[in-house]
Amino acid sequence: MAFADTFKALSDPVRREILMLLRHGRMSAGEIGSHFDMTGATVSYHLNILKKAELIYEEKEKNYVFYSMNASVVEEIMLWLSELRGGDKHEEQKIDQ
Amino acid sequence: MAFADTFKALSDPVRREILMLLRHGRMSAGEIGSHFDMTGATVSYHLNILKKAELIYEEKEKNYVFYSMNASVVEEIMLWLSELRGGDKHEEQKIDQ
DNA sequence: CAGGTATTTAGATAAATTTCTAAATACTTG
DNA sequence: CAAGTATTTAGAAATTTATCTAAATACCTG
Repeated sequence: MAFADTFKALSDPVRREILMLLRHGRMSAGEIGSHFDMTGATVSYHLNILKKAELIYEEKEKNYVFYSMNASVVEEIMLWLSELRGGDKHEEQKIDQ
Repeated sequence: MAFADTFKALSDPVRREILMLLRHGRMSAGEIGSHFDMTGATVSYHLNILKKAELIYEEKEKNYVFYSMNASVVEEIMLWLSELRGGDKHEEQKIDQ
């Protein structure tokens, strides 16, 4: 999916919290949901947005779906922000003063 | 304004493009608007969102309003993304393999 | 296969977002 | 001060987003 979808996906606090939950490893849809005060259907909706943005991926096992973070897309966003902040990403370290 | 507003502000393509325009220096509201196919009122709406997110600031001069980027808030977002990607921001450089 | 658990899909609704037009501000300059 | 230029504000409309309930899938296990 497109770059723009990644930003859109990151714009919601629930989705950012989901990513934070996945920081240290995969988690089933149900376990992710148990961290929020909303229905499983709504959590599934958010997971789908993160998945389409390729910020997470899923692995089906038994009757569970496990989700994991995809760090490489996070890198892309950081790259865009680097460009914004300082111009070229290969720029020399900027010395203050 | 809050951190969450920054992500929200970055989620719109028009606003990201405005930031890119401001990368190399300030620009008046009118000049920013001339880069888009939308009314000045709509551009003003987007500028306001960026301003509330503290991604830009304004300087009024004569009957112009000049906008500039605020790089420090971009840094904050990058920090959040670093945490997401790798855990602690002071983590050692990760060696592949 | 029947019943149970986990998750997603569909459809509806409320709220938020983006955009426009028209009007209002604000400042400048003759 | 009057007229002009630049920008913002207000109000309305269209679209998108986030959420719920209910139903559908999917898979597992006795």
